[in-house]
Amino acid sequence: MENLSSVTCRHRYSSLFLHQPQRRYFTNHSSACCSLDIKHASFESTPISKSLEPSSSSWDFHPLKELNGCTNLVSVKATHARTMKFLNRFELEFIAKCLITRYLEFGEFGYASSVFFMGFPRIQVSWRDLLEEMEHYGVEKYKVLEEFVQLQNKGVKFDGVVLAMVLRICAVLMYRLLGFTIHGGLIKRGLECSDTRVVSALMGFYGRCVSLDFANKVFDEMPKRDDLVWNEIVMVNLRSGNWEMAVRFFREMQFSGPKAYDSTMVKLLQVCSNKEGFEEGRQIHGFVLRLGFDSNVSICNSLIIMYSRNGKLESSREVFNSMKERNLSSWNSVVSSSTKFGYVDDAMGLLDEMETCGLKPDIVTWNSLLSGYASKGLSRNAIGILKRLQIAGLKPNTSSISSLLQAVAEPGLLKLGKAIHGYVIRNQLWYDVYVKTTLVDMYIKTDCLPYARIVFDMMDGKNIVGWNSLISGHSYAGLLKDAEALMSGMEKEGIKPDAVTWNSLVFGYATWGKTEKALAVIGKMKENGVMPNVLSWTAILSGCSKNGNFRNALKVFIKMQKEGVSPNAATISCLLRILGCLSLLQSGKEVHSFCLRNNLICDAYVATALVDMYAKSADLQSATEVFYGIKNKPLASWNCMIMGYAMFGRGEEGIAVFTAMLEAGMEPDAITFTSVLSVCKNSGLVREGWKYFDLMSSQYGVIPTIEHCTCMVDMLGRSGYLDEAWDFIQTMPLKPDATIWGAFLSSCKIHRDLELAEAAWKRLQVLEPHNPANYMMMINLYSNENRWEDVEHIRNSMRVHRVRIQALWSWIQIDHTVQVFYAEGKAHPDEGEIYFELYKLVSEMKKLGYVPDTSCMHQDVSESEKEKLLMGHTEKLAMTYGLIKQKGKAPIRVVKNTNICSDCHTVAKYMSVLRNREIVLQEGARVHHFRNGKCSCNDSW
DNA sequence: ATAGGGTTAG
Repeated sequence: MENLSSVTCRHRYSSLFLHQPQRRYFTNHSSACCSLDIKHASFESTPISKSLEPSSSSWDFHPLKELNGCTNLVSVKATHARTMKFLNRFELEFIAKCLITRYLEFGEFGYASSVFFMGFPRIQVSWRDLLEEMEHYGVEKYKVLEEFVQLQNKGVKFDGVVLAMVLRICAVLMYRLLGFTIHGGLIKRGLECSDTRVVSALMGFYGRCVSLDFANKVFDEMPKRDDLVWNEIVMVNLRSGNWEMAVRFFREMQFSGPKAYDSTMVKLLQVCSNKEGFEEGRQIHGFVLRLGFDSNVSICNSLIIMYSRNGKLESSREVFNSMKERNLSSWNSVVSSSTKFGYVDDAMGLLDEMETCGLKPDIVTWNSLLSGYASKGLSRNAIGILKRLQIAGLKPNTSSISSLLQAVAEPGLLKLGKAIHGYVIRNQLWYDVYVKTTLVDMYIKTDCLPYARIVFDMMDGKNIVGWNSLISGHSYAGLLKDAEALMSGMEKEGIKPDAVTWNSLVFGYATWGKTEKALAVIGKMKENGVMPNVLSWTAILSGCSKNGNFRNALKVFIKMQKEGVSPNAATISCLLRILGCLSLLQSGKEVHSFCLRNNLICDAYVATALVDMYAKSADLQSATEVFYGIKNKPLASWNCMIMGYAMFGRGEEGIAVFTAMLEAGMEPDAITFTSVLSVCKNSGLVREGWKYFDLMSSQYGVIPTIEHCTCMVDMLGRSGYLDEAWDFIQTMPLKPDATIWGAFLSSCKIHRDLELAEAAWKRLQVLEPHNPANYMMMINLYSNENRWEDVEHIRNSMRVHRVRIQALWSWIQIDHTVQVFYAEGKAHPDEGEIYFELYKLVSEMKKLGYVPDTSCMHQDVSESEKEKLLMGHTEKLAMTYGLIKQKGKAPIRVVKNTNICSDCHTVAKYMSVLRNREIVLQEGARVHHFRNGKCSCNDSW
């Protein structure tokens, strides 16, 4: 055995040197010998080349053909030997490549690497190609270096160009010591500046393994610089991430004359794709056009990607459209940029175009489309793409699976998610870290926390993304203690929480109403050197708004701005919701103008939130204007618009919007029907209400929710069909909850039906014993009948349940301040002035026939006392204040936190006549618009 | 050239 191996070993090298004058190649190294002039090196200096005179037999020999035909190692070796006799410099590169490939195929790394080292100095072969070839056969770069060292130890002397190549490998593998040794040898032999290939390799090595400054110094000291050296110094700077310096060298190069390589341009554009480099990138685009590089496909592809990464979809499309020649990469780039911007439909169009051009989409194309659908949550379309790629004979890879898992990550699709998990296992895709983390996240998002945990525990090398998925899942579910525990577990494993970890916690605390805790997490972030970003603040804003903590939310928003964090579309959407809930129209308008200035108006969420804000702030005109300005109206914007008409009780218009929406091809969802039924409810359109309630499930497949039922009960009850409402409650498919009975009770209150009211009250005492509104309605009902004992009984019951009387307030925004009028407690500083004006108004009103309506007063006091209390209603004060303070013609807008009484309604009508002013009075989800003594609700509410 | 975790309206 030993014998054999030693034979093989000897054989390995001897056969390679068989017909070659090895000494000449490797020892006798004058700089002339290793100069760039290959023709001389390979022909004149070798005796064999003398025999390369065309002979009849040599013309019949086709080394490449023969090599490719070899079926065993012996024949490869034989051909190798024959090849050396018939060296033809034009074919040498290919022969060398082919030889290496064939040797590698037979596992003969030694032969292959020797060809590799031997072939190079004399041919313009791309060393990178060959290294890739070797890598393809599993030969690692370090083995190439090992071979090199072995050859060197045997006394082989390499010329500068081979050494340059080895230096490049040293740079990639960070073999600093070997690199230094090689450099030392080069200096000793005076080869340091012998060849620009040596110089550029040195720059590359120093740039990567020592410092960029050192590489730049080598460049500065280099006496002669050709294209190669210039391109190299740009590349070295690019690789080190100093793109500014790279651009500077690139500019200098333009003035000095050398020509940029395509690859340099491509890399330069790639690096300039980052935000900071974008301006430079644009200028390089100018160079590209001037230098005629725009005919180069790869460069144009890089331009497409650069524009796409910087949010310039149109420019990227322009580059694409201007290309005369396109390859698969070009199409893939433009498809990916379309999907990235959310235009998956456009991308699908491109796919068709691509196929008509005769280009077959590859896995990358399909994956781009998959990810486009996945990020939009369009699981069906994503699965459609999966089918198409499979029909095309392709197999989904880890990237496809990641996107698919993202697409099915919603509670209803757990089965699909599990099926994909099965596919992962069957096809051994578990090794991929993206697959693992998206699996964890899929189980989190399908509310399958235990599964997520199991999958996560199975992961080896748990990464921060997996941890964060778990933490966010627990946070989201309100399991904040578990989330905190997971975070400390993660820290124990040596992984530092990042902004995402923290934001998940901020979001969890904020969503579950713990604003203080959420703010504390923000503080903790800062302590740990992680800066809270716009998402952290938006999370708190969203939490506050979900919990009705609107005024706190505004404080948070101001704090955020003080900390120098500027809002994005999501923040603004949240803020608009808050402003809408507070009916702060003035502030809402300011935010609207902010959106216009900052180009946020195109965002679908922002536009919808604006419609919603205007509707909630009772400015239907502005809501309509924004709504009709939206180009591709999302479903939610239609829903908001319909809801806006519902609030104003403008039934016909609301239904017209709904009809227009259907005509526009939109599919109504559950919320659409809540809005439509609200329209019917608030406009007394009982017949239409029934119609849409039936159509909802029969034609549109929307299953009625408790909200829809509440609308129906409210609609029937308010319109006086109390018995029908009662029957509806008895027969409805869902269990009636407190909102149902509350709506019913409120109808009983309007129609003074004590018997049915008591029936509702019986249930509400169980279902909702802490809601003061129910108690107030009962007090109202009993006091109307003068049943003061019962009133006292209810009041007692409130004490027992520790239910406080609802705080009542109204407010009005004048300029930038909000004036709040409370029913109890702090009096308004201008109270005297307000009452003076109010009584003046009342005396004028009385001349026109106004009689105070004290029916809403539930106190057992004298009539004159009742009237006095009546005049103190907060909405009256707020309206009067508006009439005094608000200049101009704009309507007076007052918001009240609870229902208004009939007397205030009447007073508002008189006010609108006497002061010739429109008044908009908002009570929760309903708006009264008073003009010339009439109200938009036609007195039915 | 494609893939993973945190925020947004009704």
